Amino acid sequence: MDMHRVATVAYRGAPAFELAIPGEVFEQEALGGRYRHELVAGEPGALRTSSGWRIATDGGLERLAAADTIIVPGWRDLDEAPHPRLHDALAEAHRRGARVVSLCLGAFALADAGILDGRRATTHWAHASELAARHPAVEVDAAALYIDEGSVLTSAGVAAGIDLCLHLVRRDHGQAMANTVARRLIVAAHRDGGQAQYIERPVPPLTPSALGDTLQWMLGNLERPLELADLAARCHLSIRQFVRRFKDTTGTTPYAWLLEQRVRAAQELLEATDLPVEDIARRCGFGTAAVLRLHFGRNVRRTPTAYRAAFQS
DNA sequence: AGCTAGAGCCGCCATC
DNA sequence: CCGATGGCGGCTCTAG
Repeated sequence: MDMHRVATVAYRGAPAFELAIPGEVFEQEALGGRYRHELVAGEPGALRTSSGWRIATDGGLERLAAADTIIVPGWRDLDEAPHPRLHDALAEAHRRGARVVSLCLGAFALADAGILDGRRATTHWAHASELAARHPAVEVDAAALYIDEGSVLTSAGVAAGIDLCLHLVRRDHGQAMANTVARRLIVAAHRDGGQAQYIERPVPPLTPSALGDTLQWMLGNLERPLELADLAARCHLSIRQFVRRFKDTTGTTPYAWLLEQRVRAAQELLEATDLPVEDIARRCGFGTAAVLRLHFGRNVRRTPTAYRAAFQS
C-alpha cells in the first residue's frame, strides 16, 4: 500500500495534548512507515502551545496541498475565527478530495470552512450546542465519540482524538493493525458507546458492576442468541431498568451495541482466517450470511469479501 | 421486494 | 417532594 501523508495543523495556543496525538499514532513503529506525519504551521509567526511549549513545524500551509489526511486539533478560542489562509486551505483540501479530520474544538475550524455543512459531526460535549447554533447546516451529535462521514471526520473532546486516529488506522489497514498500535499505546483499541459515559459519570465506579460483568460475558458469547430478558435476569434487573443502565454506561442500546460487537468480531475473523462467510456469520451470532452482510455493510460500508481482500495478511 | 410474527425500545405514569 | 423503579402500550425494527 502507498505511503500516506498526514499533516497536522499547528497554531498559536494549540493544546499540546491534542497536537501530539496524530504523531503518536501515525508514527508508531508497528505501522512500518505506512504513514508520514508532519506538523504544518496554520498561521505565520512564532507558535507556542497553550502550555507554552515552542512548536517547530515542517513548513507552512502550502504543504497541505500534498497531504492525504489533514488533522485540525482543538482551536484556542471560539470567539476568534481561524486565519483566512487556513480557512481557504481547508476548503481547498476538501475540494480536491483530501481527508479532513478534526479533534475536539477543531470542528469549529472545519465548520467555518463550510466542510461540515449537510454532514453529521461532533465536538467536545461542552461546546456541542454552540457548534449547532453557529452552523445550522451541520447535524451535531453530542453523544458520539467520533463520527466518520467518509472524507470528513470529527471527534469529541480531547482523548477521543486517540479513538479517531485509531479508527483511521483501522479503516486504512484493518482491525489487526489498529489493535497492534493500540497495544503499543496502552489504550483501548475501541471504546464502546459515546461521550455519554463521560458526561454522566465523570469518575467510573471502582467496584466491579453486575452490568460490566454482563457486558464482558456478552463479548465472550457473541455466537449465542442474547436476549434482553436473559441479560436483564443475569444482572438481577428488570428489562426496563437494564436498558436504562445499559444506555447510561455505554451510550447506546443493547441491541445496537451487540450488532456492533458482532460486526467487529466478524472483521477479525475475516482478517485472520479463511473461514467461509457463512461460518463466520454463525460464529459471530448472525443467523445467516445475509444478515451479516446487511449489518457489516451498514457498519463498515464494505462487503465482507471486499474487506477480507483488503486486509487479510 | 414485500410480508409478518415477534423482539427491542422508549414515553408515560403509578408506585416505592 | 425528589429520584429511582418497573409495568404498560404502542411504535419501530429485525429475521426469516
